[in-house]
Amino acid sequence: MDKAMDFLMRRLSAIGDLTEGDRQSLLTLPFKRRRMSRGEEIVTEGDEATACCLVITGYVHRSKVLATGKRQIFSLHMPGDIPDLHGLHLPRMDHNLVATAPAEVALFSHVAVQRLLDQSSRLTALFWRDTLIDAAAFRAWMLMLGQAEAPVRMAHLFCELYVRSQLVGLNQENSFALPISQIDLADMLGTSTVHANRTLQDLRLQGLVDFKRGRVTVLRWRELAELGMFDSSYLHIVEAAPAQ
Amino acid sequence: MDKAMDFLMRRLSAIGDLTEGDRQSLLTLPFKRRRMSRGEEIVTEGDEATACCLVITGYVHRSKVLATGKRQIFSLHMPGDIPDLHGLHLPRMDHNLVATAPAEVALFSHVAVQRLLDQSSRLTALFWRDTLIDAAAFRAWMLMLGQAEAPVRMAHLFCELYVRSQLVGLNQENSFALPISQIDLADMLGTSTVHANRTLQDLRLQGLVDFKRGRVTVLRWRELAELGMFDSSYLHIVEAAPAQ
DNA sequence: CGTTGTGTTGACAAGAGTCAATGGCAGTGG
DNA sequence: CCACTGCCATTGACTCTTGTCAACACAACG
Repeated sequence: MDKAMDFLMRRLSAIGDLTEGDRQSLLTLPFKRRRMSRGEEIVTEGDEATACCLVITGYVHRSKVLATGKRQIFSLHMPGDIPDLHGLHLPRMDHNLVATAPAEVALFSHVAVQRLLDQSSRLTALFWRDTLIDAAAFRAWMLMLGQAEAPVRMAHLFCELYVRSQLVGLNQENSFALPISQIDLADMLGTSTVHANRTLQDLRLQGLVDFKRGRVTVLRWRELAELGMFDSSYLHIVEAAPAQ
Repeated sequence: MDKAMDFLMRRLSAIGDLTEGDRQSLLTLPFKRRRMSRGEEIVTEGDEATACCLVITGYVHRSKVLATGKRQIFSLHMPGDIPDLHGLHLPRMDHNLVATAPAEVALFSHVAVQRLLDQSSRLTALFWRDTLIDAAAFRAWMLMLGQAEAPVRMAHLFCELYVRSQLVGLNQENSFALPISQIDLADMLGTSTVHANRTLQDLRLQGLVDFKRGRVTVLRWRELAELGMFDSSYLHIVEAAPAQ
């Protein structure tokens, strides 16, 4: 559980000021641990959420499925993220929360969180801010979905994940774990799997980045970021910007 | 100013409980009125926002422009909306806020709003909820951008605007004002203007909806909603669902 | 009454989806 | 240890949606 809280603290202090007092209050929050297998749904569209979920290990994503069966993945969440914090004030889930890879999560009851926030307007502001950054990432991604072609979108996605993963200290050298299938990748990019595969090969061929056996290796950060038109400011990180 | 507040109250009570006390507190908020001409920027990407903006009349949108010059419009805002409430905890703007059509807005200083919210956890929750619904609309739209073809997206967009416009009482019969160009429309849909034009003609030909001279007329709601795979639940409206 | 932005059209090119087949790899069970 | 199974990655061929370019029509406006 210390690991869980460690990631959370790291993320929260990356996006705002976190006092020692705040840390202490957060540590008093009771939670339940839960282990998820790949593809397992944490919350489903239409559910009434009563707890929110902190990712401890693994990956979790949010998605929605169209009547045609087509699925869009909105966001991918890594340790330290609370992907469904919005459930606090939007208890009826309008999308699914799914374990993309085997994952471990901590569940905090809304009641307990709300009690904590009621006592600290600082923490309220910080948590609110977290949900706002979430929305900012959506905007950045909408821009990509609407206006950029597949290779640009893929480059942008890898850049974002690289930066966020580095933020919580999960990068190794110039690579990070991304234990997802190309099918998942395609559903993030909004392309068919075939096209995602070809786009990936294209990026490989250009020597910008590779993605194999659940690991992304960034070979040329600068060019990748340029191709992906990546500007990390939408992540609203307060710390020094990560570089390579 | 009563008109401004009237729209705001109507919207807030549509998405949550608004007590008489809350209404009274909101009415104490000081604000500045500002008249915007079409295309005028209220806030620009990179700006430090110190006030938030309530739409009184007209239309306002949020957008971001890619290095290639391509623009994506994320959302369109009508009277009663506060499109940049997120600025309260995310003061560095990561996108533009622009008057789509001649508009009148009320500007509330963040300081005053924050002071009000500090005194009422009810209002804090409601405003937070408002920003969360904003994000929910982004998700719904990402699903469209990523997974649906142009006619579906267009139908969906018209459905959303119809419902929201009805919510604040701006509909006339089966139509509502949408004083925007097909260029703007295309930039919302993430298509070229040419394609948007053809898609529109397609919907016209099918007799589902028309959009001419700044006005959308819904001819067959049921079929339009079906084509657009529209399900209003992402708007998180508490009132009875609008129908036709 | 021309200027300007917008809507509309046709012809063509390019990006992306679909279908179908193949190959690889890991896990399972005999 | 090996066949079997199932999921995933990869490829080719083909179709379809969408973008681009360019021209023209139209309406609002000074």
